[in-house]
Amino acid sequence: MIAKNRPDPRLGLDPAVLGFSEASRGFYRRGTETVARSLVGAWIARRWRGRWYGGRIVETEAYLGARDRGAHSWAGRRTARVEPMYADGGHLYVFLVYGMHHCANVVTRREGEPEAVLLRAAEGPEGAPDRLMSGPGKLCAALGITKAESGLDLLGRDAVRIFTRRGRRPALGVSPRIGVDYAGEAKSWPLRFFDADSEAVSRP
DNA sequence: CACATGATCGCCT
DNA sequence: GGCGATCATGTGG
Repeated sequence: MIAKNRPDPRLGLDPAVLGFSEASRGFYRRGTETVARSLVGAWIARRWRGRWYGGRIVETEAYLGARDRGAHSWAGRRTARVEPMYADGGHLYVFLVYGMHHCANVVTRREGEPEAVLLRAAEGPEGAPDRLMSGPGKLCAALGITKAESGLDLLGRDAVRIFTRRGRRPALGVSPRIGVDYAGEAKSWPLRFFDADSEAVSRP
């Protein structure tokens, strides 16, 4: 039996090889929409048993805290599950949906400002299946990210990190968010961002 | 291709 | 007690 938090071996690659370097605290403390845009093209990496696994992020969604009916922190909701959203920018918030899939978020802004960016899709290194991470649940499954990783500091010595790279930025597509039909006005807010040229973007 | 459905359970009401 | 920041599979046109 394969451990649930074991990354897919086909995603093994050290991001330094590709010229990526670790994002700073300041990167995450910016406005949530800005961070969501900047994360398209960044590298999400998982350290497991001394090796790196990861992929290039191709789709994100911004969740704007208390004023956003689509966010778990809507109207200031603050429960044990959502608590990591209230941490300083650069922490990880992971939750379980539909009783079986995990979703990973990058917390933005400052401590006490519960906003975050959902990582919806990524493409793996050369040789990995095209659509292995083409959705938030699949991304977590492939990297072995579960609730056990919720609350981790992306800048600490913890096992999940994000790397960025200078240079050409992907052409961005923008749309309303997926799966928030219940969110009233916020349902139509254009807060989903994706690499317009990637095959690994989710298709609902 | 466009729906429709079942799986499965923690979280919030 | 209801339902969700999802996914894979099945049906029918």
